[in-house]
Amino acid sequence: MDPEPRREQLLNAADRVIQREGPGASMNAIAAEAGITKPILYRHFGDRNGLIRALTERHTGGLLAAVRAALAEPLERRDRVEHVLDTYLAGIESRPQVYRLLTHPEPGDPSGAGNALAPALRQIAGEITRAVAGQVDLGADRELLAEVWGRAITGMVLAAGDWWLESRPCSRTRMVQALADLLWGRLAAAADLPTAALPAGPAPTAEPSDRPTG
Amino acid sequence: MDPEPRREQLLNAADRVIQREGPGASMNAIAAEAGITKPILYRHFGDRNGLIRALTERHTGGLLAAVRAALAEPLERRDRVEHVLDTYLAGIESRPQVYRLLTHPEPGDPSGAGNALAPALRQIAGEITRAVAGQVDLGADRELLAEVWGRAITGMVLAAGDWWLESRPCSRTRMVQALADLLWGRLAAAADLPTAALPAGPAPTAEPSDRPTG
DNA sequence: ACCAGGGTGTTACCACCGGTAACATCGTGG
DNA sequence: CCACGATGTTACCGGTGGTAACACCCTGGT
Repeated sequence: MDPEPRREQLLNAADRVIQREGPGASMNAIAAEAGITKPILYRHFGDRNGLIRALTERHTGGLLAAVRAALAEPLERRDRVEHVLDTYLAGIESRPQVYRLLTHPEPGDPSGAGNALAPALRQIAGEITRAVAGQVDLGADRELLAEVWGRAITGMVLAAGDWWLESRPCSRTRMVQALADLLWGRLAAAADLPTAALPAGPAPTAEPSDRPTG
Repeated sequence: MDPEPRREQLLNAADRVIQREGPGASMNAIAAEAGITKPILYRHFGDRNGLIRALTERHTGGLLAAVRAALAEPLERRDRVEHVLDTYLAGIESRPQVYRLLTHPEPGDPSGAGNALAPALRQIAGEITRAVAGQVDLGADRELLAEVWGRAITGMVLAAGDWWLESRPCSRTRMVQALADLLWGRLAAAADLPTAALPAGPAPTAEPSDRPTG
């Protein structure tokens, strides 16, 4: 039946040790966790990139499928967008460790696992592009806009979701609303602040000197 | 006068060899390019991360300053947003090699240079957050929205700009318009496509089966 | 009964990398 | 004249990804 049960077992071991030691875990460590030695790993996965790739595909597969399904849901547009956003955030929220090690290569990392999820991101961007181009009337620029927006929305959700997962500033629902609001032009529609006279202070590095203006 | 002219010279050498061999260039190679040997590099930069960091700061400094200045420009909101977008895209367009090696760690990379520009991104996100919170009236959710949007817009422009730089699908001006349109809610405002009856085909991997529905 | 073959496992090794210690050299200034 | 700091070197260490060569066991065909 199962053509490669050992492979799954090895991936499980790799998963464990990487979650414990970070993405920079050595092949030796992974092999040891699996109770074996290096050459077997290389027989199964070719090289380190192959292992990381297999691991990443296993982890991103579910999320990708979920997002794809959410994109096809027959809802009103705003509801569908919120549904997709919520699906993505719920996906990364359910396995924060996995997500973190996939996105943040960690200092002292010998081989970048960060770009390992680049294919998954490209796929999500492609899904969004296809959905937009197939469902929204954008005039002559249809194809270009859909492609740009596919990448843009993917990157936007990636960055915002990343920050949200790390600092947890609000509930998932509020986060979904904030992102959907941005996409819905709330930044453009909002009024100017009355106290717009302040001359944009220098603010050298990252010290947030936010005073509530009295 | 110049307290460290040699350091600049070493950075130039590192720049050259990294542009030639990719971000995975070894310290030996960099030292050789500079006509010296490893220990001197370590005396100047501490360790490899220090070198990469110095290099990254040198490269991102100008772009960061330009974006900051663009954000403070006294323009109408849409114009200001377009100005910031154009500034960023012009920045990465002017040095595509540098940008590429900073963002794409390249396969076979021993040390991730990709996250080296993470600080710069955080700074840009902070600038946007501060600008939004200080200039736009967003009601009670002001602070949260500004923070979310700062990250979201940064990630959006990063991803879209990255793709634009690689595939050059259109002029910079059109790209700016496409992104500003997205931020201005054009996705939300556009009408549904009349042929919305097709049941969202599976499209397994990345094969774009875009038929013009002729 | 025998042996061919494939999966699983091992030890021992290589080239190379980041990083460090110890030593040599040169120019300058008290 | 010598102390000193910057600049430079060779030689080395531990560890990493990756490979070669060899050993074991279990199945199955003849």
